[in-house]
Amino acid sequence: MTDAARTAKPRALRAQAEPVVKRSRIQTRNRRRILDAALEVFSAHGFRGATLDQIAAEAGLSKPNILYYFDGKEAIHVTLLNQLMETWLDPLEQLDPGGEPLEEILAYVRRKLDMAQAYPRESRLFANEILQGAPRMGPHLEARLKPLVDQKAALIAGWAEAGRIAPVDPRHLIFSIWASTQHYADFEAQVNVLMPEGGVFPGAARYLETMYRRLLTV
Amino acid sequence: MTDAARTAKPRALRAQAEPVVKRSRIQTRNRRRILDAALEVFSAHGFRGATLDQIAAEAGLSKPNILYYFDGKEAIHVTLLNQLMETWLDPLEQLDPGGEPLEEILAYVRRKLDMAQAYPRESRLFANEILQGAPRMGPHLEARLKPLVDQKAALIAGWAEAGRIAPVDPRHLIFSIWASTQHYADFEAQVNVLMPEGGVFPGAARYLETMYRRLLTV
DNA sequence: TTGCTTTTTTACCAAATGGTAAAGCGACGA
DNA sequence: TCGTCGCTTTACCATTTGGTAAAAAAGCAA
Repeated sequence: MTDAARTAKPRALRAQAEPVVKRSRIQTRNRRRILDAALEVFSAHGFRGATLDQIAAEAGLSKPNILYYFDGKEAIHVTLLNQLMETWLDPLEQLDPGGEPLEEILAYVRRKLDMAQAYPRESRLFANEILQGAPRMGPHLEARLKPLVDQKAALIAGWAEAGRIAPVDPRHLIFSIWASTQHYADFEAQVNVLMPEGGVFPGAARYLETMYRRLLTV
Repeated sequence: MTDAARTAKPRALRAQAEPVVKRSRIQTRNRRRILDAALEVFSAHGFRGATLDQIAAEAGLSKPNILYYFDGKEAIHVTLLNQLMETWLDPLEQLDPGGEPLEEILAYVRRKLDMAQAYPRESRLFANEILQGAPRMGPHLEARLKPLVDQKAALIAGWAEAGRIAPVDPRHLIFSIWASTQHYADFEAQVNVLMPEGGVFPGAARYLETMYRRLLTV
């Protein structure tokens, strides 16, 4: 793993909106196993394409045992999505109003690309959910993502108005950063066909740095 | 690749690898209905998430009747994917070696964004397939997409070497164009949360034109 | 050890799903 | 009118799948 990828490590994943529950050592271990297995399977096949039997096999537990720890397939998926949302928001949250605008945005691009490299399964889980209309995440997007994007879009707009970066629509800028970084995780199967030589990320990092530098330099 | 192929006009969309079959009026009509219904359902739920019953309901036909026209669920999906591949390649095929480099690439971006707007279901069908590792499309990507991308990447690299556009990695440029345009179709559910005011495409077109112009202008 | 709680397994089940067999229907030529 | 060919429906079926009940086993405090 590269240095860059390591710096992308977000804060500890933590389920939110779940009441404080004391968990035994066994519970902690098995819940983690199940969630990890579920991430593997859901990200590869989507919600409906994944089966509890697959998750159970991957986790090394029996199906009824899995249902002892989670209330059902949907509960596993929702737990995963809730944890993911925090991880996903993190790089944008770090965009610092006090920093140098161009470098701040380039650092954000780098963090997003690092996440695509370090957490491709998470990226695909998210992509699957949004692709299908965000049936289990719509409210969450509204409540957590939208306020953050509104805030950071205003920050970027301020930088542009002050002439510290070239004028751009901040929201479309954010979309293009998400799209062009997550693409390497979400469309990995295609990227691998078109760039068979291993290690596409260093080239991607150089390209994206160039693109956003040329876009934003005044 | 021949010059003829490079400058060839977009051919009519046509399922390939299918033997020439005479089809009655009813067959033509019902096959079209089924494929349209399947596009709707597959693009919204993915392959495994879609059911024949849903497709049948959407098409206004009974399930056995659908299986009279296609050999099974998978055959419908494959037919759809094969047709889609031609549509998807078309905008890139139109990239003209004889044109003005910057304008050619900007026109390509515009065509891709127009496709995302006009054919969001097709975009999502494709995204679903790639996300899940292109299980039914891998060979097709290798055989049809890769040669085209290799050819066009060489063309763009030539433009850059000749100093007619700023230097860029052509493959990453193509990836970023795909990602940033298809994003508006594939992540529509998210975009709609973050930009509720109707009509995101005009703004997207302006943003992308600006971005790629600044990236590529010498 | 004893007795209690937590965890895991065994044996199921009902619904959903992809698919099939065969009868029914409708148009059309002889 | 009859037969035939192409299309559609009815009635099924085997598997898969999410989920449950309850017994068995494993921890664990005393």
